[in-house]
Amino acid sequence: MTGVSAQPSRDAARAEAVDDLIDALRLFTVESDVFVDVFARAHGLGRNDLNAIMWISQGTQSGHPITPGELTSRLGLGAPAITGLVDRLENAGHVRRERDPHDRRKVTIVMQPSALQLAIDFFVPLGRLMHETVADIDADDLRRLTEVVRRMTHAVTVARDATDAPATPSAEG
Amino acid sequence: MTGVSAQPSRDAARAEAVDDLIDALRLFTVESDVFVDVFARAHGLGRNDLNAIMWISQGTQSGHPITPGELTSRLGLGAPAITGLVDRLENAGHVRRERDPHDRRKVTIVMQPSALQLAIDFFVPLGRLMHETVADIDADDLRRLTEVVRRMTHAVTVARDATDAPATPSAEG
DNA sequence: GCCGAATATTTCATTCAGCGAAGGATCTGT
DNA sequence: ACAGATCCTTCGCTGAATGAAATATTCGGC
Repeated sequence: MTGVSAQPSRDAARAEAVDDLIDALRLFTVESDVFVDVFARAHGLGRNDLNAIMWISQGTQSGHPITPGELTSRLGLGAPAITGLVDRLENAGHVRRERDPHDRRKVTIVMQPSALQLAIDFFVPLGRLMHETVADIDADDLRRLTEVVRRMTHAVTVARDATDAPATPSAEG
Repeated sequence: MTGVSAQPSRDAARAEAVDDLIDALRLFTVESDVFVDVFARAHGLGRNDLNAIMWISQGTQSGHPITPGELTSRLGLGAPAITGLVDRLENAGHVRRERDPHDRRKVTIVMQPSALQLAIDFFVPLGRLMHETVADIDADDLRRLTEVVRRMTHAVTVARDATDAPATPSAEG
């Protein structure tokens, strides 16, 4: 299937390099997950609450405020969980609900300053550490890595969709 | 720390490259987190249960079986949560408790075949997708990128420890 | 060899996030 | 205006994680 079978050791070496990269990314994900949890807990929030703030922040700053329904698919939770989540954030003063004037069924979630501050507190120290960590890496290498990570992210979403709906080849609609 | 201040645009470009990389890694983490949750739920487990299986798998295969106490720090949960977690996995037949003969206070957690199968089901399809995704990337590039990801992981753990224990200046030697 | 401190895991009662089912409000098509 | 679909919320419940206390085992002093 490889097309060229005259270089087995080279293929094997590349496969091992890919496996190492996958393992490194997996470890990064696990450690990041723990970090998010620790940070969220230190600020009286849950893991999903903090991730929700990230999405809400991105939505607000891009001029396209997010709705509970979108959060539902972003976080992979059920609708009632999102209601409770937004209740918690609103109760803590981090966000505010607003009715969409065009579609009064929909609710837009707008960030409050404290949520922005929370996002800053989360990102800035970690970002500084990361910048220092790769200070000696060539910029082109960094760009190549970014591209690879984006592709890997795409692979994850594909695998997730395949797991989420494994037995719906063409119907379901 | 830059030493050279005569190339501001080059520094700015590199900083932007780093920021892009950080953003890509963040998105990768978020999507991976959702994927883990979806996969775990599809197999009747929770997020932490699956992550625990990963650590237990690694411990068992490295000939150094993990203990509940180690899982406590690996997953960032409390000790009682680990007891319940191992209870669930043991009840589902995925792991088995064994007392450490040298230190009979300790309990070692050993994998059962079903847990190995679960880990395989999780990794193999995703791994195949990822291998295909980076099929056109040079092996040397991949190795350099892996090193960067490992450093980033280290940065995350440092940031986590700083958040976890922000007021212990002289302790941990 | 025995007693008390320290370590590792478990049990107990409680809290809280998330799910499924049902409900209320609003938009769309006719 | 009415029926159906869509979006969000409320209600009752399951289950995972927590802090405090209990149990079992090892280590140090005498």
